[in-house]
Amino acid sequence: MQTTTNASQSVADAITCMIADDHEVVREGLRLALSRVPNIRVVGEASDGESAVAMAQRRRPDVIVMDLRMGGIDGIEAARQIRKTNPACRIVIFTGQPERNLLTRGRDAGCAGYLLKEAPHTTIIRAIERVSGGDEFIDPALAPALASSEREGLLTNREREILQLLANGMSNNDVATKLFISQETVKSHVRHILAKLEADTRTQAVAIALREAIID
Amino acid sequence: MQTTTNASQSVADAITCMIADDHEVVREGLRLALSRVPNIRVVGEASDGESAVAMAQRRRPDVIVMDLRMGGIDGIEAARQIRKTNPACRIVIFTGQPERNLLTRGRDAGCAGYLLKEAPHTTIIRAIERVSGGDEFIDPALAPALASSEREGLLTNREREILQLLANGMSNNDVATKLFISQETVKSHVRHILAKLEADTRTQAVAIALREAIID
DNA sequence: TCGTTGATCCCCATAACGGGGGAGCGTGTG
DNA sequence: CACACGCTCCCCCGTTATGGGGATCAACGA
Repeated sequence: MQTTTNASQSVADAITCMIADDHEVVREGLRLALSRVPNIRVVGEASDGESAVAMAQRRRPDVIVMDLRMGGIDGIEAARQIRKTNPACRIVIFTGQPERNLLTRGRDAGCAGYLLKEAPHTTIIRAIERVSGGDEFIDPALAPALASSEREGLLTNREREILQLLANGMSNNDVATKLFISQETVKSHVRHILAKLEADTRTQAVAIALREAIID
Repeated sequence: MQTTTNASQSVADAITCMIADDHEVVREGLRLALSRVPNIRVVGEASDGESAVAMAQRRRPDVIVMDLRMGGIDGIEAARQIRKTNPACRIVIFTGQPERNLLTRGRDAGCAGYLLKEAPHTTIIRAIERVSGGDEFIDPALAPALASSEREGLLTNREREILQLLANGMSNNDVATKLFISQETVKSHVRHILAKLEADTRTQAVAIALREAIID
């Protein structure tokens, strides 16, 4: 399965790997799985975004396996910060459920791999080896979610912003006041939103956007 | 930390424990954690609801640590089926994020404990020991979510039904036609929904209901 | 039995929404 | 430079939603 050596001890040119996940059992399971692979060496574990960033800068691992949901700054933001100071570091998103929103944000943050937590160990190990070699690795089960995320660019920023306000119970007039624009402008935006989301009412548009994680 | 023995081998009166989770790394991490506790013995692992039910009936563990989200039938339904044929079996819900809906359904299914995956090992072990002794155990971080789930009975069935239709883009008139009632009745229901959810608009009501999983 | 609650229906008013058209203005891209 | 696109604003119109005030009736439980 691995490409080098037969040793049981750490290898000089091993892939250094960091784990960032707020679930202790996940970290432990992952470390155990990786410890069986001779050419992968786990050099650190973090349980939240801040410490992941700090640790990554000190230990400069080749690869980080990173959960998206963590306390403090989330995995995406942590990835962004890490790649800003250390572009050579390859980050593998390790997520429980495929969520369009987070995945595309992960891609934008410069992540190299996408794994589901239900992935078998062999897949996880392969992903680490592949991204450390410069490739991307996308969990087969995750590919469709990434593909169908064209929804991301469907609405403009302004439209998303307005839709978010509608979801918070604001009327056209409320939105207009808040954004310092005319009510007519808001109505215009809303018409576009309805057309793009193929919704009959603003209420349905909000429901669609919430379900597809276009807004929160 | 544990109450009995100093042995490194399994103990005769050990708590038998089963793990049901679709994430291999979680199962592995959990098994590793529990293997360090002398009076807990892991007697099986399942990766989906069906096999969890089948395995529970064959091996009759004292305690099952069960993820809510699994392929096939989910953890709740698995718990229900297991407790139907084996009421002595104590089930600990083991979930990533606290979700009102699933937690209350878990309680209804007769589960005895509620853990977050980010719980430290000591908490997990304590939970297993406590529920095997007949107590309930609720992760402190989870208690507020369970308490605030009064939202469950807040809306009547009819109100929930109507709110669901609103989320699908129907107008008052559409709803009235579909449900064979007067539009005035729908308006009356909507007024009540807005009041109960403390929403200013139907759109906000739908957003709230979606976020709190009152509707889908 | 009486009170409560859910579901149904009705009246009124004002406010908000949905849909159609057009148009100007800045930005950025080919 | 021309063109597309996002954002802004305006007009028109009819429909729908919101927020009060009522009311009736059946079912359920104290």
